[in-house]
Amino acid sequence: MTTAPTPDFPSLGLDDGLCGRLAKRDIVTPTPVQAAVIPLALEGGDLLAQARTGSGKTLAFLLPLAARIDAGQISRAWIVCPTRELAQQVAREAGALLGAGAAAVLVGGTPPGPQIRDLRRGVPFVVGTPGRMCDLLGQGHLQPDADILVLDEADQMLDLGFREELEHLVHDLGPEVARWCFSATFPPPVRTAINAWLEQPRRVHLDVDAGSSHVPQRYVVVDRQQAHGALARLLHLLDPARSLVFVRTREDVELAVRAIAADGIEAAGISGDLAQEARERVLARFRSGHLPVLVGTDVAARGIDVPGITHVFNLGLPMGAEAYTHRIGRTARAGAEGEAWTLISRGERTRFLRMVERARCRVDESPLPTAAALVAARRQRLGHRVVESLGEGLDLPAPFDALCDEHGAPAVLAALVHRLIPDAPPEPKAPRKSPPPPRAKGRQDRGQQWVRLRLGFGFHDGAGPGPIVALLCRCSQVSAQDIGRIRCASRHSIIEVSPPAAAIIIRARLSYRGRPLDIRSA
DNA sequence: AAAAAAC
Repeated sequence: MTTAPTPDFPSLGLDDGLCGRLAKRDIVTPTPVQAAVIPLALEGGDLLAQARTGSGKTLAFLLPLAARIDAGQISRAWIVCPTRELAQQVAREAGALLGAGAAAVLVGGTPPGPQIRDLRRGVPFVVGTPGRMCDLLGQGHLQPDADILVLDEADQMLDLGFREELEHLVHDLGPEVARWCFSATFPPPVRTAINAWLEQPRRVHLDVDAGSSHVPQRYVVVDRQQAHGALARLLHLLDPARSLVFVRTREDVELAVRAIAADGIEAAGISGDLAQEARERVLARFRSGHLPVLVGTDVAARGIDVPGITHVFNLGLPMGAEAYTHRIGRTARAGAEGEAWTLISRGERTRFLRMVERARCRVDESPLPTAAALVAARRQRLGHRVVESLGEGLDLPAPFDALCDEHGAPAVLAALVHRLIPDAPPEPKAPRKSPPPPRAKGRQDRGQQWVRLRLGFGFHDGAGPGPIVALLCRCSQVSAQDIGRIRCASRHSIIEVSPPAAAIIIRARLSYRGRPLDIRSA
């Protein structure tokens, strides 16, 4: 068996200028799909490429396009994507290769004026979603003059929901336009359509048999009513740096965000329900690392590249094997570490296992971690944090300094951590058969007497109640059940808590970063 | 049956 030498970009046929710009961004070694696609793409003709999620497909088509535009072989390429955010991401990448103004982004949800101006200026890359592209094409603002049409996530673009608009674009471009199809998945029915749609395409198939098995995958069988609680427990236990939670419907996004936030974890949602501006803001917050948990529909399932996602969760069964593959492919990208967890009910188990098999993946069943395991993990983490923040001096304030002299600092710290994170309540038995338990959404306010507390501080930027709940849970023996409605404002917030919790919170004299927090009854 | 995608 011979091993081919590891290629570099110049040896694939890319010009020096382009390779230099790549090297400046520390991109020097092509990924396997780039090494396979680039030489074929430089020759011309139709192209069909299938490779794993996170394996570098975007650059595999952008680089040869950029090279051929640089060389004057072609003047324009269109790239069509299934979501607006993906189109924007691809356009950013194109801009990084050919300069900031190289791409016009034609997507809905935003005024068309600037997009039309970009087109008048004349851009080598037109990146967009089908609706707005057809719109501008019909109005005469977009000229059907592309030499190459790229379908990113091609199996979805050629599926029912997009097919019609796509055919419209292709019709106007004419039969001579080259067609390039890229995706990690090509399910059999779509494959037939694509074979008919492409003319003697050059084909690249990589790692197809391995599916997305490079992502460690587990699933947990949990009662439907307890799914939100189970997810929150996993989030607390696994303590992900950044995680992406997938749900089926737009409505589920809101429910899951509220349930997670009520458990003291900051989370926000993204779905087609949001205004485009809000969608982009949430995604930007997630990208920048300011938002630890993003909950989304399948709008976030394909193509989105956010480095540093350590965990993907599926809350309930995904729509199909392709959805599963693309969702879990948001983690463990470009050689990074990451794992996927799927929470399903007992009745969904068989369908899930069939789906995973169709996706050519391997999953292991995992029991739901016990509350005791969760408490142990949190105590350990808090212990580390306390030791870290106190440093070598262990400069504890009174009365702990005296206690340390008497018992030793480690014992005092252990006792403190133990007090801050109380023992877990006993595990609830199997759910009652009748009457049916109330739906696990939000809190039950009925019959509960709340005390209103005025907090002399607030959280803005749409962060929601998560940080406040987290702060209270962390700093006192108050659980999420003790906390009712929370109204956040940038200057001060009002929270409702149970009477015993109110007493604890006021007595605790909480502080944040060394500054006492102003908390009084309202 | 859901989500995405144009006003």
